[in-house]
Amino acid sequence: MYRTITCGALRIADKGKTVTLAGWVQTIRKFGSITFVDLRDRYGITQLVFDEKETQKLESENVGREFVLQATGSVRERSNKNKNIPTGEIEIEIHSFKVLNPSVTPPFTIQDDTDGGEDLRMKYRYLDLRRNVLRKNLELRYSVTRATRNYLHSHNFIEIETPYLIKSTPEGARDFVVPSRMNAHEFYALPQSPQTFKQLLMVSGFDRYYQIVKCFRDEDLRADRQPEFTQIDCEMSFVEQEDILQTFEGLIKSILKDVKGIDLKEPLQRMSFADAMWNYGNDKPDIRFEMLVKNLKTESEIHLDALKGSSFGVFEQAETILAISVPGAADYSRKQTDELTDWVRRPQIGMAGLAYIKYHEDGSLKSSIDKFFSPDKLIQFADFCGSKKGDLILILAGKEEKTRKAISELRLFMGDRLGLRDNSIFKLLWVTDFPLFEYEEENNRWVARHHPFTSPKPEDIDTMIHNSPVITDKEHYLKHPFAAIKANAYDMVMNGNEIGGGSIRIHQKDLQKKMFEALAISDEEANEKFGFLMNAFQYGAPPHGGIAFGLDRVCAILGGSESIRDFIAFPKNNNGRDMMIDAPSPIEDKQLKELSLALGEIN
RNA sequence: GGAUCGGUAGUUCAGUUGGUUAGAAUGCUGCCCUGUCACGGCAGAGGUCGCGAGUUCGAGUCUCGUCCGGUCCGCCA
Repeated sequence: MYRTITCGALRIADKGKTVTLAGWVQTIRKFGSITFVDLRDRYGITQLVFDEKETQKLESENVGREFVLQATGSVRERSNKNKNIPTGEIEIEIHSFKVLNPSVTPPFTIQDDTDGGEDLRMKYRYLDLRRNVLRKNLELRYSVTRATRNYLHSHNFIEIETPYLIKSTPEGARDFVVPSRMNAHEFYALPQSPQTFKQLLMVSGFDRYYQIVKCFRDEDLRADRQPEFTQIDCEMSFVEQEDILQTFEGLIKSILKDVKGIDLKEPLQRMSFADAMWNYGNDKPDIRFEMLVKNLKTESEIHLDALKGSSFGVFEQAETILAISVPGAADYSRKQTDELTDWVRRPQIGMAGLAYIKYHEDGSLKSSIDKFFSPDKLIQFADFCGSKKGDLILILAGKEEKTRKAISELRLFMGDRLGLRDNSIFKLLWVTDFPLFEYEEENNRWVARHHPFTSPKPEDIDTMIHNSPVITDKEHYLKHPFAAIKANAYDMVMNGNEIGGGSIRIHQKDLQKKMFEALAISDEEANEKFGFLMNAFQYGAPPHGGIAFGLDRVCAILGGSESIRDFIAFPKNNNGRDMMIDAPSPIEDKQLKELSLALGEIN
């Protein structure tokens, strides 16, 4: 036994007890012949007091920060109490101690407000994890997975593992690939998700499956994206969309209750994809604040009469004109509106400009488009946008997709600026009725918006069966009947982040075949890639559907952070590198030879 | 594939119009200190200014290239 109690446990009631602690030296404060040492472990910090004799021993052993000590002494009340820490009323009068292991000076301070930069902390991740902040993040992650398992277990779900070495599939993200030594010139792929396996488990009759599982995607990264990430992956049989929404609404509520103590009584709001795009310009709307997008003109159709017959070329020629009304921002200075203009002009947003109307408190209007619109027209703008006196109306015009994306970004940006995106508030909703297909310009074809196993809405099945997927008029692909087909798919959105998504699957062989056809996947290819699933569907596949949640992101949002890296014990950087172990790395020629591989030129 | 910001002491950063010995804070080392908890005081060590080339009498500073890191777009559900 190295210790009788941890560093976070002792209180004034323990006065007089003899205890042995073990932990890391957080700080040393020396006063001549008396020394204070803060000893740290996972549970907290306890102050040790070394008298003259023990202080000499500390010095002779060169004890410094991050040394591992075992110390025995008696608990006594402090004369100067520290109200900031739970153990602040007591200290340990040291009788004896032992250095269990020395430490070199760490490259950054192991404190809440560390002096270490991002990359240094990544390289020494095991030291960074000693800090409270990251420790608490991992504890939060554990409480999320525990709440998940509790809930799903109590709802009759069974956790089943699926393989990591599987087969490469053409659709969706790039696969990570693993060469097979025993099957030379052949490769496994790491799963992008256990999608097909969970469907097979449904065929097998495990009608409620889940798995907290690593998924792998070889695509470029972001702060909120890792090459390997964790999903809470679920699938159910004999269910319709409504059953799934109910069940997993329950899951997220249960997580919020267990982890944050937040009791959401109301059912989650539901919003169609079309409404989300119309009102927020986004399929994952942040509903913590209003500031809805106003559609002044869409697809060259004018919705605001005041726009008719204007001499303003930009608005006349624009396919789409969208606006938001920013509450209380009418007093923005020229400099501030110029800043906003620069912001929308950045290449990432890419708008040509920004028009604004200041609706002053006194009812007067001042705008950047005064030349083209009389005051009575401007007031029509304000009315249309639902603006109140004191609002600043921001207007973007251009091509539909770009403009909608830009207004959405601008809305979020203004929400941030106005402090309307409080990360201690959690607003959830379901987004439903997604299009089944998305147009891919590059190959002039349809791709599955969700994945190829997603079922169309029953009323759209006929459209899918009786129309050719071929797109003859590229310019007006939206007019193609396939563009209107809705999917039995749903996303759960929290604070403007998609935290989960899923669908009712196709369980009929014929419909699945039709789907592959629509996606221009040949019979041969479908058979080669998904033959096992098609085969399985011949043997009585139950109607089924499911959902997967992004665990890392759920944790980050609950933890009030932008970055999922803070909630992963050993994350990778922007280039997919593990800075600590320095992976990926070259392998030896011998290994290559065993795998029958030769290295080619680097692209 | 593209845009953009950064790389100077162990660490976080400053460094003026290109100018002579590159600074601060913190950390580290030594000495002093019996009530600190961001302890305090004194002293000290610590630099290939990412790397390479160029312009110049002279480059941390300007130019080009390159490597590394951050953020974003494309990509990704």
